[in-house]
Amino acid sequence: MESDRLSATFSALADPTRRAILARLLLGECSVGELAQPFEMTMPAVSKHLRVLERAGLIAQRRDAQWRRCRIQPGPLKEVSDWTERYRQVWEERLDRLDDYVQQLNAKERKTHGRKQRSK
Amino acid sequence: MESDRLSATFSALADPTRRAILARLLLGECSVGELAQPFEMTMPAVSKHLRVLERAGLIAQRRDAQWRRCRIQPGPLKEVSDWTERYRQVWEERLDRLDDYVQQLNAKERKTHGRKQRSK
DNA sequence: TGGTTAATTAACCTAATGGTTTTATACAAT
DNA sequence: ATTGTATAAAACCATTAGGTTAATTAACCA
Repeated sequence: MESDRLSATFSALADPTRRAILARLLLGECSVGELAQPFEMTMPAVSKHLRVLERAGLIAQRRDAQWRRCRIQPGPLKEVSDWTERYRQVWEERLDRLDDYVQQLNAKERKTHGRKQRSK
Repeated sequence: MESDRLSATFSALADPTRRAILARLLLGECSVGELAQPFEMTMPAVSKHLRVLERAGLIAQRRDAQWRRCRIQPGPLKEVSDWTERYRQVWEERLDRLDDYVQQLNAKERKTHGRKQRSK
């Protein structure tokens, strides 16, 4: 099992069913039965998915009469966002470099026009 | 195996070794041996982690003489960022509601001062 | 008190993950 | 040509993940 929280979070998010559950919970609190309804799997399977989300801190449950209402929890989502932010430079920088590369190509084209190009 | 790309990405990120590798690659391109050096595991294990990152599109490898240089790739990181953004409201809204709650408590405190409080 | 509804837990199965050791490949250096 | 170095692939193993069915718990209803 995942030792650290961020691993548990990413692991929980690495399943389309669980991401769909989170998307549903974005619309508001919801019972387990309502959450299960769109899926072609048994209740225990959904229940297990909820346990995974809960253990990662992505959702919380409360009892309401015979139902368990689930709601989304902010903490781990924020942590994912923060982690990802540290890589923002990767995709922004990359686009810059693509610009540079295009400009280099253009410059080279002007200088070496008609000369043999270094292959690959 | 993960059907969709986002699942493959989250799954690849759900391991501290692989996240450490990405963090290292943030500093620049790097050979497999250099990547492996900080870890207490065999080269084939690291090689497998690289395969997981590569299949998710998070890194790319190129041959350079006897080495394989790895570099980080922007696409999937951007996708994670975009996915996460749709949940930003969750943690911002939540903080707002915490504000509301605190204000409610204060209001109540003024009104019911000296009365019996609901336990817990 | 007994039955129904909502959900979880237990027990089980199969496939995937993360590691190992051993074998193979590709290039460099001599 | 041979040896060394960098890395991957194959075969294997233990654990985890995601599903199932069957049994259990908890609350409401009558």
